[in-house]
Amino acid sequence: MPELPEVEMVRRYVEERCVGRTITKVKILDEAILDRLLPSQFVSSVRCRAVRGISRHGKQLFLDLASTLMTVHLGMTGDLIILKGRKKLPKHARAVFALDDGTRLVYDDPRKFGAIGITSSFADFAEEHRLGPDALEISKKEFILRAQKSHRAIKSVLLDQHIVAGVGNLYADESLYQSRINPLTASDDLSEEERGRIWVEIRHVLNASIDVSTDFQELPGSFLLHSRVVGSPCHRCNGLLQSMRVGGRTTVFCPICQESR
DNA sequence: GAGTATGTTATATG
DNA sequence: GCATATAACATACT
Repeated sequence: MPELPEVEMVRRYVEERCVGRTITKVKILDEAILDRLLPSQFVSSVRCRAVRGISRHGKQLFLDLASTLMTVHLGMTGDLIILKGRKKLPKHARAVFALDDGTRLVYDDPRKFGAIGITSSFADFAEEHRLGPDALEISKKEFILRAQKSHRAIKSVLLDQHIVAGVGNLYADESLYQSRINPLTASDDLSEEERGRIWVEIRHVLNASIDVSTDFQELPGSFLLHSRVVGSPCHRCNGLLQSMRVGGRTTVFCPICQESR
């Protein structure tokens, strides 16, 4: 499911349906998704609490339960869905929160890479996980500065949540494609102009995806995400899209307009 | 069966 | 200790 735009869609979905509701019952179906705490500890800190709001930082969600924050990370395959009435749970439901309007908020996650937990404040959580600034909040100046501090491939830098939070594999590729920069370029070898261009494209790409509710088919053909298929023609030149491994992740790019150096 | 998957982090290495 | 690279986690799908 989730990079920043997908997580933002989930945030809006939950905000619309759960804010103002009270959690009446909690059922943990698989305690492996709890972030270093026992089901009993978790349940006692969220049960009977009203949901005051939901915020997002990078790919991380925070449900404001007044005296505590419930943290939700969707991992690779996590999702939050609201069930009305007696509908049956999805196959990989890991936690169920009954709400006072009769609906149920369900955390579903086949691969169980996600995590649910509690924290006292966003600052504590960000500190503990050393999260960088949110990709849509970070200033151009700050991004340029942070990206200059690493000698790693720029692709790996974009994926590093400690540097900037929210960009994942697909949007990193898209941002570099739009910037016409080779993913292997050492981050500190990029000019200030190039790093600035990447900052612009990250915002452009994330916002464009949110604008189409992360339906890639709705993105213009000039987006890699519209048809991210190796061997298909680059929208800008005669090149054919290629893939390679960067930092252990599959990376799709155009070898012509994202020439290496 | 092999390979791959929108993520994070513990562990290894230099 | 630091920066970086890689393995591991669990499941589904091609």
